[in-house]
Amino acid sequence: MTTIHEVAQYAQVSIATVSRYLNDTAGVRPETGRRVREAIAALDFQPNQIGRSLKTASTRALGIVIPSLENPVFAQAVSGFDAAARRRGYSVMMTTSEYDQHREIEAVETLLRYQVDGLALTATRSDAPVVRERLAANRAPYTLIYNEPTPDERAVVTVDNAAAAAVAAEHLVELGHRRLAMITGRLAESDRASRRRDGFVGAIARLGLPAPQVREVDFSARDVRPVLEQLLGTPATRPTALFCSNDRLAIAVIGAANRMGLRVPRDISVVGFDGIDLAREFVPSLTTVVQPSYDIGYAAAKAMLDRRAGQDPTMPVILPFSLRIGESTAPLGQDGPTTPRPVCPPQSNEAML
Amino acid sequence: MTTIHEVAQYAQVSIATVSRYLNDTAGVRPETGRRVREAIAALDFQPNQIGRSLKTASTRALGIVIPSLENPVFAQAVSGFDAAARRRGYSVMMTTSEYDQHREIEAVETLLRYQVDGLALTATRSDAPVVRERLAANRAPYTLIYNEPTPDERAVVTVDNAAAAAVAAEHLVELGHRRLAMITGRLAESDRASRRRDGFVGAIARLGLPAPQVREVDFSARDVRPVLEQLLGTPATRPTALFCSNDRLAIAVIGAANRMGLRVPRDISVVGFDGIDLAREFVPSLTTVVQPSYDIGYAAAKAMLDRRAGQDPTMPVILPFSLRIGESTAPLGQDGPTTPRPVCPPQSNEAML
DNA sequence: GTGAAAGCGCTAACAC
DNA sequence: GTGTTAGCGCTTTCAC
Repeated sequence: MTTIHEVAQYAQVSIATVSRYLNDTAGVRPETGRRVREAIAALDFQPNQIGRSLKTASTRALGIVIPSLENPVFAQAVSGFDAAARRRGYSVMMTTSEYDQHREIEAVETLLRYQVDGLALTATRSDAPVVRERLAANRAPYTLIYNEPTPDERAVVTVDNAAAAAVAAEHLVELGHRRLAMITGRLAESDRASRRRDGFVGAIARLGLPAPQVREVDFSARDVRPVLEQLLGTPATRPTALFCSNDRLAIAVIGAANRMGLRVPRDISVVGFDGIDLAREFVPSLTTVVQPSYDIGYAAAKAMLDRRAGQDPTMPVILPFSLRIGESTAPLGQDGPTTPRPVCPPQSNEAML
Repeated sequence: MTTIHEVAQYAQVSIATVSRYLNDTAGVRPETGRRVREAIAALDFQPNQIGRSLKTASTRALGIVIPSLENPVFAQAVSGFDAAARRRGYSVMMTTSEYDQHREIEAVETLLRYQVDGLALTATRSDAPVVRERLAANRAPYTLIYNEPTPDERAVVTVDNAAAAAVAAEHLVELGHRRLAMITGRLAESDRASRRRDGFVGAIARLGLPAPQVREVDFSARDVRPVLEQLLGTPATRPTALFCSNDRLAIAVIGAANRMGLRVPRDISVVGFDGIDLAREFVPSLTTVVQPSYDIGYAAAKAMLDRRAGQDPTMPVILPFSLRIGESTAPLGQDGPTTPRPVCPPQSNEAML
């Protein structure tokens, strides 16, 4: 590896001058600059960021810990995070926690050992104290993403999950549905899911309708069919519309319904949550609450970088969601759009709230 | 930040002893070890990886550059890469090139500046010399992932794209289709797509059938409808089956077909490439050539880490693909599985080749 | 078994 | 405008 020392030697200057040239601090005489430039080119020199980091106590790297990359929601968030970091000349270290609390702590500690200048994290539950202590004790700014803001927590970028779930409920009720139900991932493992449940149940109560049944399924459940059969088993209490705590679940539910001989939305309406891209292309296209995942990642990186620059005090950032109306919901007793479907792009259905 | 120095002071030992304790090199007397352990706990000390890296010339970090995280294929590869790295105590730095050659080079240079101990990259085209030079000039091992092996390139983890595309062609022909076509992303921007085209066209030629039409679409094409209309416009030459160079495209194509009033597979069969998870849940579920994306990422990290350990010389790693038969393909003139669909899990249709 | 000291590659005072 | 030098946090000889 070529070092700054060799460059200095080749260019017949001191290493300080090379450093000044590289960082554009203090004036380097044009002629000297040229010699340094030639030396760098000749030796194919790239400054060692490790040496630089040790001295400056800044790695110009940001860390991000998410539950999983297999969920497009988080992949998109990382995408936005990377874009925002890159824009300001930062790099990103990333790892996944696999929805495991131990792994989550371990991941945070690892990234902190690498001296990242900021750290974004989707905690299993934002009220779990362990991780937050680790984070708070550290010099680096951190931001919780997707997590529910807690009263004492000011560093968080998310959407209002309760309000968003309420909108899903209202949409279904407007379509005439009265018996609703929710299928959700494990509530204990996700404060987001809990809040969505609360918002959904609360909205239905406010509308004076009977409380919805809520069914938890394992997050990785490949087969939601048993849950669905149980839910739809009793004709008297059979729901006519389902709210799913995320899009993957909603898609799995529609698939299972199909295999059970049910048609969506004719026999049952389904609403998802997340707004993943592919859900648009589904048949039927999914009605879903869209959260701006790319923006969440982007805002998290931006917030931490701004904070470093000492701009303003930390505040929770609550990003807007929207309801994207697709073909998986229809008025009670109707079969939704007929085939062939409308030609208009589904985007135009998007309603900003 | 607490340093090793403070720990040493607190424990009344030298920093060398603390270092020995941390790295478990040389024997530290149990009693001394206890004091150090207490000091570490009391001060909440975490070793600074930057200092460590500078001294040892190893960051214990791996880098990965992929075109985009929005494509589940690459997200899964990163997931596997992260898992393999983590297993051996390595961390990962990640960034995306957004299918841009300049950005690709920049990304590689950035990660190299961070002194990553290995670098995985999906190059736009593996035969583009620029990046490979950069990589070859460096001390760190690298691996191309997804890219087509070139004669002189030994560090690559991928599948046999040509053979895989041929299997797609054979599947369609077996079903009785004779007029085939392919819709692909920009060939100039992806050596994978080029190879798949070659494999598809070649297989059809070998089978003695008329050459398929091949249409390129922009990678980000939200609307493939015009292409589809053009392709299906002439009844005499109208293909009865389509091969798409990736699953997202295939899904978009099925969506567009639906909106045009066509039914898949009744009116036209569609085969994808990639094997993304959600494609299973689609209605109709997608017939697709599955590449083991997680394994590709995993193998890439593992290969570089093994190589560091000086095990064996670099060899191209060609991972097996498989054809997953879904509901989007059917015998010519038939409407595929009837509704309701079979109850058996789609996994059981998977044929290992 | 433990300590003293050199030095990894770089930046930033401080001299001149 | 440029050189000299100290030192960031750590590991690793080399002594003892």
